Amino acid sequence: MLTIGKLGKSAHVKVPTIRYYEQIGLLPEAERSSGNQRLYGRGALDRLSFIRHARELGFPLDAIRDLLGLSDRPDQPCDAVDSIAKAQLLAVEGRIARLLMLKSELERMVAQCAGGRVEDCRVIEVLGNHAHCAAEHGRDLQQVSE
Amino acid sequence: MLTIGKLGKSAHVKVPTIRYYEQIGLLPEAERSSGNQRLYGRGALDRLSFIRHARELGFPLDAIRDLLGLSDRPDQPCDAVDSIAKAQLLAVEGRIARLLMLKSELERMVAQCAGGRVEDCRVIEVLGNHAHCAAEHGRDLQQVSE
DNA sequence: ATAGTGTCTCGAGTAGCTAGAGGTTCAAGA
DNA sequence: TCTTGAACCTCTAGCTACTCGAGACACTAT
Repeated sequence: MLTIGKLGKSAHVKVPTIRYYEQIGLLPEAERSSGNQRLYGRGALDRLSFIRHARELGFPLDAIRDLLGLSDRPDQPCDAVDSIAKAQLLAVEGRIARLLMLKSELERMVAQCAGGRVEDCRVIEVLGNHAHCAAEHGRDLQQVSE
Repeated sequence: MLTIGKLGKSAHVKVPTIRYYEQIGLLPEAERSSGNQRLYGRGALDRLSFIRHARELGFPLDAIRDLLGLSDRPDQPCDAVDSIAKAQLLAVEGRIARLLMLKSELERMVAQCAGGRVEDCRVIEVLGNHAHCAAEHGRDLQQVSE
């Protein structure tokens, strides 16, 4: 049996994060030692590693919750799993597309800066006036997290 | 003078967001009408449009606060402005690089799914075992928000 | 025995808003 | 003039996915 610290080290997840996952029901409540400390078995390590890996790939916790639920029913068809992964792929592609636009706009902006005074600064100028932009880099301020 | 609603429409910013910006000191406290409603002049519209545009380009509010402070001192050298913009460009490039890795990993994952049962699902398998991955798609779970 | 590290719970803080409750003000139509 | 409905006000809480701190208890090594 592992303590929470060892489990964290094994799965490369910080201790408070593990407690957080338990709190929101992503991990089941852990067994406790006589001194009330959490104890974990092999299953918990697998599950936590799964979560960690999915997080690395940018899956939101809700999607991970669904994936975990599905992986607990091995005899079901895997369409649902597939569509979650595809949705994540689409989301990632969308973010990339948007960031590429931002990148080129920022490059243009930075390249135009001649290094003079703020008064003549192209960066400030461009930020103040959308009309300077090459493209419509997003009318929407979407919340795009990693 | 504009009411908060008209200001919001003009700058494409939602009303609660404007109040939020005032609350965190990004916008100065607005004048009030006799009935205690906020009133804005031309300057406020410029400033809010600046903020909105910078947000579209992914600048965090703290950076925008700095940019606004700098744009209020037109006779200073614009090095600081330039370095904020360059930092933002670097951040965007970093996010793109990371997302491209995620994308290829997700594509591999999705492509391998044969559409059978969860038991044989490559998606679940790959998520459960990092060793299946082509690349190290990030040991770190950075908070990358756009 | 004691020092030092690990663990416990609980609450608050992060970014950047967004939504809701419950109340006031304003502009336009009857 | 009255009334309706939209827009406005303040305040609080919620969202994601954690992260940190306080103050107290547990465990390990010397």
